[in-house]
Amino acid sequence: MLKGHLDAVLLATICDEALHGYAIIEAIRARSGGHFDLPEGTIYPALHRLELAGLLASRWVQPDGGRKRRVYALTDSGRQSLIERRAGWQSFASGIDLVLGSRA
Amino acid sequence: MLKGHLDAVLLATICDEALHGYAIIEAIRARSGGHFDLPEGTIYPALHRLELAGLLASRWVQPDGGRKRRVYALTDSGRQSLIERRAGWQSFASGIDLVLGSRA
DNA sequence: GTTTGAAGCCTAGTGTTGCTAGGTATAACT
DNA sequence: AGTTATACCTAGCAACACTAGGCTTCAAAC
Repeated sequence: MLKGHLDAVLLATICDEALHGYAIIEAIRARSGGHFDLPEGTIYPALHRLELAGLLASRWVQPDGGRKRRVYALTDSGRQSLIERRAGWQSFASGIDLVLGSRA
Repeated sequence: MLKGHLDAVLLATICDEALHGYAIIEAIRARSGGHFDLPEGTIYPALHRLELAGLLASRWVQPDGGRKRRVYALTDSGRQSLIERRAGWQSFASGIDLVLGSRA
Protein backbone atom coordinates (compact mmCIF):
# COMPACT_ATOMS: atom_id res chain seq x y z
CA MET A 1 0.00 0.00 0.00
CA LEU A 2 1.34 3.37 -1.02
CA LYS A 3 -0.89 5.12 1.47
CA GLY A 4 -1.83 8.21 -0.41
CA HIS A 5 1.54 8.78 -1.98
CA LEU A 6 0.93 6.73 -5.08
CA ASP A 7 0.38 9.80 -7.20
CA ALA A 8 3.71 11.28 -6.18
CA VAL A 9 5.42 7.99 -6.89
CA LEU A 10 3.90 7.78 -10.35
CA LEU A 11 4.73 11.37 -11.21
CA ALA A 12 8.30 10.95 -10.02
CA THR A 13 8.73 7.73 -11.96
CA ILE A 14 7.91 9.23 -15.32
CA CYS A 15 9.30 12.69 -14.77
CA ASP A 16 12.56 11.94 -16.58
CA GLU A 17 11.25 9.78 -19.40
CA ALA A 18 7.83 8.82 -20.69
CA LEU A 19 6.90 5.22 -19.89
CA HIS A 20 4.00 2.87 -20.46
CA GLY A 21 2.06 1.22 -17.64
CA TYR A 22 3.88 -2.06 -17.52
CA ALA A 23 7.27 -0.36 -17.59
CA ILE A 24 6.16 1.96 -14.81
CA ILE A 25 5.54 -1.01 -12.56
CA GLU A 26 9.03 -2.31 -13.24
CA ALA A 27 10.57 1.11 -12.81
CA ILE A 28 8.91 1.57 -9.43
CA ARG A 29 10.07 -1.85 -8.34
CA ALA A 30 13.62 -1.04 -9.42
CA ARG A 31 13.76 2.52 -8.10
CA SER A 32 12.31 1.57 -4.74
CA GLY A 33 14.88 -1.15 -4.23
CA GLY A 34 12.17 -3.77 -4.20
CA HIS A 35 10.08 -2.04 -1.56
CA PHE A 36 7.12 -1.54 -3.86
CA ASP A 37 5.77 -4.12 -6.26
CA LEU A 38 2.45 -2.71 -7.37
CA PRO A 39 -0.26 -4.72 -9.09
CA GLU A 40 -1.69 -3.56 -12.39
CA GLY A 41 -5.05 -2.98 -10.75
CA THR A 42 -3.40 -0.23 -8.77
CA ILE A 43 -1.45 1.38 -11.60
CA TYR A 44 -3.87 1.62 -14.49
CA PRO A 45 -6.77 3.25 -12.68
CA ALA A 46 -4.33 5.67 -11.07
CA LEU A 47 -2.85 6.63 -14.45
CA HIS A 48 -6.33 7.26 -15.80
CA ARG A 49 -7.16 9.36 -12.80
CA LEU A 50 -4.03 11.44 -13.20
CA GLU A 51 -4.65 11.92 -16.90
CA LEU A 52 -8.21 12.97 -16.21
CA ALA A 53 -6.81 15.47 -13.71
CA GLY A 54 -4.56 16.87 -16.42
CA LEU A 55 -1.29 15.87 -14.78
CA LEU A 56 -0.42 13.26 -17.39
CA ALA A 57 -0.85 12.94 -21.13
CA SER A 58 -0.87 9.62 -22.96
CA ARG A 59 -0.32 8.52 -26.54
CA TRP A 60 -0.38 5.11 -28.20
CA VAL A 61 2.94 3.92 -29.57
CA GLN A 62 3.55 0.99 -31.90
CA PRO A 63 7.10 -0.29 -31.35
CA ASP A 64 8.94 -2.21 -34.10
CA GLY A 65 8.50 -5.51 -32.31
CA GLY A 66 5.82 -6.10 -29.71
CA ARG A 67 2.31 -4.83 -29.22
CA LYS A 68 0.93 -1.33 -28.90
CA ARG A 69 1.68 0.55 -25.73
CA ARG A 70 0.11 3.51 -24.07
CA VAL A 71 2.90 5.86 -23.07
CA TYR A 72 2.44 8.46 -20.35
CA ALA A 73 4.33 11.72 -19.89
CA LEU A 74 4.04 14.57 -17.44
CA THR A 75 2.20 17.71 -18.44
CA ASP A 76 3.33 21.09 -17.19
CA SER A 77 0.83 20.99 -14.40
CA GLY A 78 1.94 17.45 -13.62
CA ARG A 79 5.47 18.74 -13.25
CA GLN A 80 4.25 21.47 -10.97
CA SER A 81 2.23 18.97 -8.98
CA LEU A 82 5.27 16.76 -8.54
CA ILE A 83 7.17 19.63 -6.98
CA GLU A 84 4.34 20.25 -4.56
CA ARG A 85 3.96 16.57 -3.74
CA ARG A 86 7.67 16.20 -3.04
CA ALA A 87 7.42 19.08 -0.59
CA GLY A 88 4.25 17.56 0.84
CA TRP A 89 5.99 14.26 1.38
CA GLN A 90 8.94 15.86 3.14
CA SER A 91 6.63 17.77 5.42
CA PHE A 92 4.56 14.69 6.12
CA ALA A 93 7.58 12.46 6.74
CA SER A 94 9.18 14.92 9.11
CA GLY A 95 5.92 15.14 11.04
CA ILE A 96 5.72 11.39 11.40
CA ASP A 97 9.39 11.22 12.29
CA LEU A 98 8.80 13.69 15.09
CA VAL A 99 5.89 11.77 16.53
CA LEU A 100 7.43 8.33 16.18
CA GLY A 101 10.71 9.64 17.50
CA SER A 102 12.61 7.15 15.42
CA ARG A 103 14.52 9.38 13.04
CA ALA A 104 14.40 12.63 14.98
CA MET B 1 -4.60 12.89 6.52
CA LEU B 2 -2.34 10.43 8.26
CA LYS B 3 -2.43 8.06 5.31
CA GLY B 4 -2.41 4.73 7.02
CA HIS B 5 0.05 5.70 9.73
CA LEU B 6 -2.51 6.92 12.20
CA ASP B 7 -2.25 3.76 14.25
CA ALA B 8 1.50 4.12 14.62
CA VAL B 9 1.06 7.76 15.60
CA LEU B 10 -1.49 6.87 18.25
CA LEU B 11 0.56 4.04 19.67
CA ALA B 12 3.67 6.20 19.80
CA THR B 13 1.80 9.04 21.46
CA ILE B 14 0.65 7.01 24.43
CA CYS B 15 3.60 4.68 24.72
CA ASP B 16 5.22 6.69 27.52
CA GLU B 17 2.13 7.69 29.47
CA ALA B 18 -1.54 6.81 29.35
CA LEU B 19 -3.70 9.60 27.95
CA HIS B 20 -7.35 10.26 27.23
CA GLY B 21 -8.68 11.06 23.77
CA TYR B 22 -8.74 14.80 24.03
CA ALA B 23 -5.22 14.89 25.46
CA ILE B 24 -4.03 12.60 22.68
CA ILE B 25 -5.13 15.14 20.10
CA GLU B 26 -3.17 17.86 21.88
CA ALA B 27 -0.15 15.63 22.33
CA ILE B 28 -0.06 14.77 18.63
CA ARG B 29 -0.34 18.43 17.73
CA ALA B 30 2.52 19.26 20.07
CA ARG B 31 4.78 16.33 19.22
CA SER B 32 4.37 16.83 15.48
CA GLY B 33 5.36 20.45 15.68
CA GLY B 34 1.93 21.49 14.44
CA HIS B 35 1.99 19.23 11.39
CA PHE B 36 -0.98 17.20 12.54
CA ASP B 37 -4.13 18.61 14.06
CA LEU B 38 -6.54 15.72 14.04
CA PRO B 39 -10.29 16.05 14.48
CA GLU B 40 -12.09 14.01 17.10
CA GLY B 41 -13.92 12.08 14.40
CA THR B 42 -10.56 10.66 13.42
CA ILE B 43 -9.26 9.86 16.89
CA TYR B 44 -12.12 8.22 18.70
CA PRO B 45 -13.04 5.60 16.13
CA ALA B 46 -9.35 4.77 15.74
CA LEU B 47 -8.93 4.31 19.50
CA HIS B 48 -11.92 1.99 19.55
CA ARG B 49 -10.53 0.02 16.66
CA LEU B 50 -7.15 -0.35 18.35
CA GLU B 51 -8.77 -1.40 21.61
CA LEU B 52 -10.88 -3.97 19.78
CA ALA B 53 -7.68 -5.25 18.20
CA GLY B 54 -6.18 -5.68 21.66
CA LEU B 55 -3.44 -3.10 21.20
CA LEU B 56 -4.90 -0.65 23.71
CA ALA B 57 -6.73 -0.94 27.01
CA SER B 58 -8.97 1.78 28.39
CA ARG B 59 -10.33 2.64 31.80
CA TRP B 60 -12.58 5.42 33.02
CA VAL B 61 -10.97 7.87 35.39
CA GLN B 62 -12.68 10.47 37.56
CA PRO B 63 -10.24 13.32 38.22
CA ASP B 64 -10.64 15.56 41.27
CA GLY B 65 -11.93 18.45 39.22
CA GLY B 66 -13.50 17.95 35.82
CA ARG B 67 -15.53 15.22 34.21
CA LYS B 68 -14.82 11.55 33.66
CA ARG B 69 -12.24 10.63 31.11
CA ARG B 70 -11.48 7.47 29.22
CA VAL B 71 -7.77 6.84 29.51
CA TYR B 72 -5.93 4.62 27.05
CA ALA B 73 -2.71 2.70 27.59
CA LEU B 74 -0.70 0.30 25.48
CA THR B 75 -1.06 -3.41 26.05
CA ASP B 76 1.88 -5.73 25.61
CA SER B 77 0.82 -6.55 22.11
CA GLY B 78 0.33 -2.85 21.47
CA ARG B 79 3.91 -2.27 22.51
CA GLN B 80 5.04 -5.03 20.19
CA SER B 81 2.94 -3.60 17.41
CA LEU B 82 4.50 -0.18 17.88
CA ILE B 83 7.94 -1.66 17.38
CA GLU B 84 6.80 -3.31 14.16
CA ARG B 85 5.06 -0.19 12.95
CA ARG B 86 8.12 1.95 13.57
CA ALA B 87 10.14 -0.46 11.46
CA GLY B 88 7.36 -0.48 8.88
CA TRP B 89 7.41 3.28 8.70
CA GLN B 90 11.17 3.41 8.25
CA SER B 91 11.01 0.87 5.47
CA PHE B 92 8.13 2.67 3.82
CA ALA B 93 9.73 6.09 4.11
CA SER B 94 13.04 4.91 2.69
CA GLY B 95 11.20 3.36 -0.24
CA ILE B 96 9.39 6.60 -0.98
CA ASP B 97 12.61 8.56 -0.52
CA LEU B 98 14.28 6.36 -3.10
CA VAL B 99 11.54 6.82 -5.65
CA LEU B 100 11.04 10.53 -5.09
CA GLY B 101 14.76 11.04 -5.03
CA SER B 102 14.39 13.91 -2.64
CA ARG B 103 16.15 12.63 0.46
CA ALA B 104 18.23 9.85 -1.07
C1' DG C 1 -28.47 32.18 38.07
C1' DT C 2 -28.09 31.55 33.70
C1' DT C 3 -25.68 31.64 29.72
C1' DT C 4 -21.42 30.69 27.32
C1' DG C 5 -17.44 28.34 26.28
C1' DA C 6 -14.25 24.76 26.82
C1' DA C 7 -13.42 20.05 27.94
C1' DG C 8 -14.70 15.51 26.82
C1' DC C 9 -16.96 11.61 24.59
C1' DC C 10 -19.42 9.65 20.64
C1' DT C 11 -21.56 8.04 15.87
C1' DA C 12 -23.47 7.91 11.09
C1' DG C 13 -22.44 8.75 6.75
C1' DT C 14 -19.25 9.71 2.94
C1' DG C 15 -15.41 10.21 -0.43
C1' DT C 16 -10.96 8.60 -1.62
C1' DT C 17 -7.81 5.07 -2.16
C1' DG C 18 -5.65 0.99 -3.61
C1' DC C 19 -6.42 -3.78 -3.71
C1' DT C 20 -8.41 -8.45 -5.52
C1' DA C 21 -9.85 -10.94 -9.11
C1' DG C 22 -11.06 -11.32 -12.91
C1' DG C 23 -10.98 -10.56 -18.48
C1' DT C 24 -8.62 -9.72 -23.16
C1' DA C 25 -4.96 -9.63 -26.71
C1' DT C 26 -0.33 -10.02 -28.83
C1' DA C 27 4.39 -11.76 -29.31
C1' DA C 28 8.10 -14.98 -28.40
C1' DC C 29 9.83 -19.25 -27.17
C1' DT C 30 9.54 -24.30 -27.06
C1' DA D 1 0.18 -26.07 -30.24
C1' DG D 2 0.89 -24.59 -25.80
C1' DT D 3 3.07 -21.77 -22.58
C1' DT D 4 5.02 -17.66 -20.86
C1' DA D 5 5.80 -12.81 -20.76
C1' DT D 6 4.12 -8.56 -22.21
C1' DA D 7 0.46 -5.28 -22.11
C1' DC D 8 -4.00 -3.22 -21.30
C1' DC D 9 -8.40 -2.89 -18.78
C1' DT D 10 -12.58 -2.96 -15.30
C1' DA D 11 -15.93 -4.02 -11.56
C1' DG D 12 -16.34 -4.54 -7.03
C1' DC D 13 -14.70 -4.25 -2.36
C1' DA D 14 -12.66 -3.02 2.14
C1' DA D 15 -10.13 0.22 4.80
C1' DC D 16 -9.29 4.68 6.17
C1' DA D 17 -9.92 9.16 7.83
C1' DC D 18 -12.82 13.07 7.44
C1' DT D 19 -17.29 15.97 7.92
C1' DA D 20 -20.94 17.10 10.53
C1' DG D 21 -23.41 16.52 13.59
C1' DG D 22 -25.10 15.28 18.96
C1' DC D 23 -24.51 14.67 23.98
C1' DT D 24 -22.79 15.83 28.86
C1' DT D 25 -20.21 18.25 32.49
C1' DC D 26 -17.79 21.92 34.51
C1' DA D 27 -16.05 26.71 35.19
C1' DA D 28 -16.20 31.38 34.35
C1' DA D 29 -18.56 35.51 32.92
C1' DC D 30 -22.35 38.36 32.90
